[in-house]
Amino acid sequence: MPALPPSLDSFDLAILAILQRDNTTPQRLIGEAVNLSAPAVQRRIKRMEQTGVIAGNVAVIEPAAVGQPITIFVEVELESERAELIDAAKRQFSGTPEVQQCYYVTGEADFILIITVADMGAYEALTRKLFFDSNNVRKFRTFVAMDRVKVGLTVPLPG
Amino acid sequence: MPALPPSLDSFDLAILAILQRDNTTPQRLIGEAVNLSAPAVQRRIKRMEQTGVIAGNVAVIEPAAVGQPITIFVEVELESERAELIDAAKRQFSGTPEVQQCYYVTGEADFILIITVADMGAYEALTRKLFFDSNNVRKFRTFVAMDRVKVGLTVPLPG
DNA sequence: TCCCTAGCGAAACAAACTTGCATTTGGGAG
DNA sequence: CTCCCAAATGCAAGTTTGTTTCGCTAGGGA
Repeated sequence: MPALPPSLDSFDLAILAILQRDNTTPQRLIGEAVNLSAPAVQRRIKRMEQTGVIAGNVAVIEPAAVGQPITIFVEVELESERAELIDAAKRQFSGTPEVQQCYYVTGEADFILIITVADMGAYEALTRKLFFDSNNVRKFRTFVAMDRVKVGLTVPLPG
Repeated sequence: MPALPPSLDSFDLAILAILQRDNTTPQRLIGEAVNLSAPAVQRRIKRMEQTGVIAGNVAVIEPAAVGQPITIFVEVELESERAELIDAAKRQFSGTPEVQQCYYVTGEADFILIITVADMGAYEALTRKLFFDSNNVRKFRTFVAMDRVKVGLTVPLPG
């Protein structure tokens, strides 16, 4: 639960820039980089975590190293866009582990999915489960990633 | 530089499952969860970082909290697919901070981009810079995200 | 059988995080 | 203009966590 409109100053932004690159950086080093004491840095981080500016702290795993070398994009178009069916789709996609990311979009498609699988057989099985067994998917277009050129959740920061 | 073929056992996978959800979890707690001592956990984490299984440790920032509330997908189709021009495109996309993710794909498009911007004006300016000023973009299709249903870099783990 | 490597746990150690407290700073209200 | 309050800081403990050391225990070859 984000608390309130958090207003970030240049210290906060500088701290975020460091943390979204490497959140194991000691507060002491962050402090030196932004000209603040370690406790001050720590209090700001804590506040940003509580207000939801920092949504999480995670290790990034190389998919290929854990047997999921294939990344696939799917544009999904639904038959019906009734709110109830949209929500059902959101829930199903969210609950599927292979669906790494899911966005509800405007334009010629309704959803865009980023999927991680071990091989094309696994993808084929997944399409059956997600799209053919659903009675609400009109069509879907598949793009297989040949190169994950740039991957991350890094956000451009002002300043 | 990934060292060598790292073979992960069930301990490693259990540790990864925890870290990709919250990498601030103390090693002591991880140890309790997987039935290992804290030093053993720490050695395994270190090894996976050195071999590239763990690609990074990052804080996830809420884009809306830092003035980048709009997420946009772009399918980019190039005029020419000469290797040299592909590489040039990869470099330009990678070097653009607003391009959060960039994938080189098969199918009806050559690239898929995920872009983060403050408003549609910023997106319009970015399209000019990335697509119109480039002489190698045949066309591009834009999808604006209305809902970031599921966002992350979480990978499904075997076991 | 012997040795050798890899991995473990317990404990000692070092580093980082966290908290309490006094101080400073920047605004309003009187 | 002065006073007072709220917010944020730095410093210095105190606590937790991370890291290293060490001796031990398998598990494989030679």
